Amino acid sequence: MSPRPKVGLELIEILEAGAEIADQKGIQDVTLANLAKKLGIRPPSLYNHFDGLGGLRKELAIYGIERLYEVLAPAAIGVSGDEAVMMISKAYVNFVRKHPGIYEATLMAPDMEDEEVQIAGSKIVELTVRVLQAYKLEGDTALHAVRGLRSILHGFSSLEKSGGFKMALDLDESFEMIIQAYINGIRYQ
Amino acid sequence: MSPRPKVGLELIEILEAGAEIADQKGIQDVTLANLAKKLGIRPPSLYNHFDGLGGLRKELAIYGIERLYEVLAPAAIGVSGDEAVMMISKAYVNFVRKHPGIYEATLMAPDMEDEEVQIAGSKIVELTVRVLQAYKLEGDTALHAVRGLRSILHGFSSLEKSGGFKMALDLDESFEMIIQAYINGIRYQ
DNA sequence: TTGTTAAAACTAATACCGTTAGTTATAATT
DNA sequence: AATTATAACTAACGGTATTAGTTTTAACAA
Repeated sequence: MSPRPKVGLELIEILEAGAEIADQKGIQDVTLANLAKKLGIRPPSLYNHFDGLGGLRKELAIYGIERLYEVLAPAAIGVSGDEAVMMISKAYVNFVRKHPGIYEATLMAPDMEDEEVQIAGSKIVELTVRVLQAYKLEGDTALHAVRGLRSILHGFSSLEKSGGFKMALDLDESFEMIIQAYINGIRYQ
Repeated sequence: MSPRPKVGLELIEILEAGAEIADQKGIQDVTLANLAKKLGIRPPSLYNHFDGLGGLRKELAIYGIERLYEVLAPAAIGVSGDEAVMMISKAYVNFVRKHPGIYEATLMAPDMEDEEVQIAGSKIVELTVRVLQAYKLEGDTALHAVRGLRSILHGFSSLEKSGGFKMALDLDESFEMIIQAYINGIRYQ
């Protein structure tokens, strides 16, 4: 009633292999064929672990969101206010710089409304809400502010990743200035 | 020395057909097979107009950036300062809401460093620079500020499009508050 | 008017992908 | 030692982009 396979792959190993392909060669190279080759099995065998390519994308999205959360959470420890916002913001862009493929996978779930995906994402939202509580925003303002920070972080990261910022201008300087401007704007909302 | 084909498709017609597929069924349905079917020709015939799927993506990206610029440019006419920033910002998100597929195509060029793609995008950057000149930002600050506004616009739009904002909270209210906060933050930079 | 030429269509074939169906081997439990 | 559930496998199908080679079309030149 509790069997064992020839190879006995665990889902986490598969996701780590997929994440490695994504970071090294880009998310478009995360195919069932490439993944199976890396794992030393045949493509159809992967269907024992998830429901096809769509299923893989969903699992990989959750995996990526959790990895991102693990980086963000410690960044906000022991600091508060502007400093806390700046710390998690820098942690966010550094994660995308280090793991562009995993971050891309984060946004490639077939259905972002999926409950498991939402649950993983809500942890990041809640973390951001806590960090922004220092500004004592009233009512829905705090939630709007969270959306704003997420927009900046995601927008900056993905534009940087895809080469959207062409000009010879220091990216870290841009980022710090942008975050600081947004913080200042929120405080006097 | 100047021939004519049976059908005589022009590149612009092909791109419009591709844009229609992208907006109606999603960018993943913009395949050479679907595009050829819609145009009433065979897939290999498309190679007479662009260099394969990669070439189509590049052309479609430029097409999309130009359509976006055409919407942004008039939005900033006759207004200045905060109002101008708010106008082009709203024009941006409304474009993405109306043409999600075309906007997605904007970011799917195989090489964002490509000169033609860069030229198309630089027009939007220059437009934004002009709008932000009202704030008399000194030195590189203006360029950093442009990056910030682009980050917000792109981040908000793509998160909204992909269902990243789950909570039952008015999206337009969020957007206006975010832009206003950023503007305020920039002014007192 | 006729012949040439270049563009843009076509057919045929290949390789790769995801997917399904059905089968086999493994290893823990009974 | 027999059972059983898991996870591997092979084989086959349909869809995809792509290449090679061919044919049709229509403008230009003679």
